[in-house]
Amino acid sequence: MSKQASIPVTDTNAASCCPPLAVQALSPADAADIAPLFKALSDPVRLRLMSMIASIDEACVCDLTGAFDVSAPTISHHLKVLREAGLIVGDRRATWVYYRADPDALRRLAALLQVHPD
Amino acid sequence: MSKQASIPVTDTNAASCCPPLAVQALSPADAADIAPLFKALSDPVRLRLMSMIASIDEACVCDLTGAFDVSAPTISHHLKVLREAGLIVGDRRATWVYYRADPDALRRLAALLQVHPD
DNA sequence: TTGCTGTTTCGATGTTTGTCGAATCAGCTC
DNA sequence: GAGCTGATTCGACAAACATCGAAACAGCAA
Repeated sequence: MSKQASIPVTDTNAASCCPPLAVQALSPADAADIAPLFKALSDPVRLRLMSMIASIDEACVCDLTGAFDVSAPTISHHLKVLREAGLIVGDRRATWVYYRADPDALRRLAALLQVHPD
Repeated sequence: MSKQASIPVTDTNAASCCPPLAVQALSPADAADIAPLFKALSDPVRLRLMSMIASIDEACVCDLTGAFDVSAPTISHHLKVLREAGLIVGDRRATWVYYRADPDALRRLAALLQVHPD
């Protein structure tokens, strides 16, 4: 707890890492770290879940489930994928679970895809 | 005023469509259109291919193949996925094929993920 | 034409993934 | 406690996917 001033180092964490794709090629390791984030957004149900959560402060699973044609376990599975990718965080309050987007995770991905306006 | 003066141009096209995720939730149809773009970037090999192509004007397949531990047919397959997603375009010149990134496709994706700086 | 090289397509294969119903867990209210 | 509702985990299964080697294609050069 004393040494705080020094380097943030490791940063094994995904996608805070790199200059935009269009600026510098990714290392194999960075690509392996970041790909799961895109994979999390690569399913239509998950992508829409992500947008529903990100576009409001907080989304109750109870509201999300009804918006899709898939079962509640499936929604729960997709939320878990988004959660494990670090794109959303969940919070149980009483009977209900609320999800919230991590704006920084989205921002990092957006930055990665940025292209100078040319 | 539902009728715009002129045609809003079908825009069946992917991802030129929507406000950022964090602004408005995607429709099921839009999510289905856009998810394939993220899926194209969801494999580590493809993501790195994309970055190698986007970070230089033009990339020769002959140079790309050697940078990975997978076979030439596999690289070709991944390039096809990126191409069919509209992220890159290929151009055969003599014996060699060169790929080039579509900056607009990247920009649209980046815009979709954008979050206002808090 | 016959070769040679770079690239793509074809088939096959083992793995991953999206989905479900059933079971389980979490937390409320009788 | 018992019972109820919301959410997750478990186990199973079909579909999709990444990968390979072999074959085919494209285009040059003897």
